[in-house]
Amino acid sequence: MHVSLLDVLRIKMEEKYEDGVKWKSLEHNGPYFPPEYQPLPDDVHFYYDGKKMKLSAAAEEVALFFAQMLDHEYTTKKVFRENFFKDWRKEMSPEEKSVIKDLDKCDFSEIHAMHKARVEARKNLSKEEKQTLKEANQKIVEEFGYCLLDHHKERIGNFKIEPPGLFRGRGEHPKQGMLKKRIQPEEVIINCSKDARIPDPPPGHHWKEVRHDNTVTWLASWTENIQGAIKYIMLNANSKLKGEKDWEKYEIARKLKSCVDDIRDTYLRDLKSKEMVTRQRAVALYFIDKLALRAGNEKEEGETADTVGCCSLRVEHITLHEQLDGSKCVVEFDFLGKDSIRYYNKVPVISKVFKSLKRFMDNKEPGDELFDRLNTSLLNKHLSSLMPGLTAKVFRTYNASITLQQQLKELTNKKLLSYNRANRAVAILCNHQRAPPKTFEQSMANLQAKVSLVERKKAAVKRCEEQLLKMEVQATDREENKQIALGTSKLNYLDPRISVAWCKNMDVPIEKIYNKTQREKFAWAIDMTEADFEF
DNA sequence: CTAGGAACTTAGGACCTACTGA
DNA sequence: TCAGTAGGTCCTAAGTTCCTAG
Repeated sequence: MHVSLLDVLRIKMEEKYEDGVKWKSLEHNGPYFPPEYQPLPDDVHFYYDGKKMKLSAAAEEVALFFAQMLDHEYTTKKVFRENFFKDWRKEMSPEEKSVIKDLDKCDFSEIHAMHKARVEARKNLSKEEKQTLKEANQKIVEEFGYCLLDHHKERIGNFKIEPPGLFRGRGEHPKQGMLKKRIQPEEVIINCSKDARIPDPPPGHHWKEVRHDNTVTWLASWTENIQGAIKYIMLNANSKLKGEKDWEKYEIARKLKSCVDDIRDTYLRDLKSKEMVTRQRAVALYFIDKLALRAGNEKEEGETADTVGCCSLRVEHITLHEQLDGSKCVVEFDFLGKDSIRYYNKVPVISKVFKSLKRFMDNKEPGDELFDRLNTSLLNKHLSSLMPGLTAKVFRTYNASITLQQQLKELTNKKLLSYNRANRAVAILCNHQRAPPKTFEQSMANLQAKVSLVERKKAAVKRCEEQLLKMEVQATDREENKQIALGTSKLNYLDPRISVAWCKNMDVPIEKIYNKTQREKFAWAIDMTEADFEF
């Protein structure tokens, strides 16, 4: 009987718990709430239209949020200011509301100066004061930062309720500047096991609900007021639960490795389909596979910044070039992706893809969807029929990891610059001998003499050279890294076992590759990986 | 099917700290 | 000794995916 990796996975998970159950027992102390608002000292004033004005606590708190951000460029943005002012007015008393009608007439400068002074003062605290502060923080971590999951003590990822403030968002976010409200215990749902001690709400308060749902991994949740999204308190990445999930993710990506050729054949064949949906799906898949684009869910207009992924690409985001820079069939991409990060790329594609794209763009406006018959759910449904567990994002994981493995193999060859040593080893093995040259003894002695003469200067030169080399490497590294964030891929896409195996093979200490946090997160991989691991 | 909700992963930026090189 | 930087941590926004109700 053939047992696939995924079957093994499923068996392993089932072994633990039946269907969807994530834990048997869960106990914790609830979330940590940010401190109450402290009103401004009496000598710090807000002015409206040049006149001193004492604000109510609620309005003052929001004014402080704005004053704190005054050095940031976005407090000058129209959308930000309008959203802020609208929300601020909601916090004002009727009297305040009747007076404060124009943000331009508001003078926050004293509040701003006070804030800057506070930041400065914090920076200038003595060593002892800083230590005291640190210990106080440590105390909070000890009390709220851990939970007991199936009787194992685990670190919680984000045990703090998000403090109130002004929403920024990324890119041209239509909701920037809106007030992100303070969360009360009455809005928080606690999740723990039935037999666990229910965490105490802050004095005088109660929880919204205490539930005992062991099919989810979160410990507490609340609904945030900007997008109406639910926020969760969950475990740290170094926890068993998260680690197993991570391992599972990479196993699915490895499974893709075994069938990616078939899948590629399939979508290349689908490019010729008479069905429009199928052709669009094939082109989208081609992009996702070749360019590691994200799936691209549709988003509600006006709720978020205008960003796209593969399925939500619009005609305006690509330009077709029959001929560009000596290549045929070039697609020029220019769009804002996740976090409003620009994706710009010129890619030669196969002619079938190129022709299909032309068709998709026929009779469309720039603002129209490129893949008008396609969405992520259709795409993922198709993918899961090709391989269980396969979704669009698996391609990113797979392509990232396989690329690392290939690159490491190539670099490895170069690194074994001791080609000559290898050659010699082979020669010894094969007994390829020769008689020592007659002049060997003398020439060696000569050399030795010269060596001791030049030694000193050489050492100096060597030091300089080493410095130079180091600087050159640094410069290259920095230049290449200018716009590249290595952390994200390391943390989310690269199967850690590739790196662990490489370290073992190359005799590189794992600390050179992973910092403490990363070692904790990837503890599962460090433990289980042999040098011969193949992704 | 479609929309919206829920749960979870992925992501960049702010801030903090330890190190380094002048 | 001190400023500047690199790297780590924290924070939470912004994605993906799955599920459910109509």
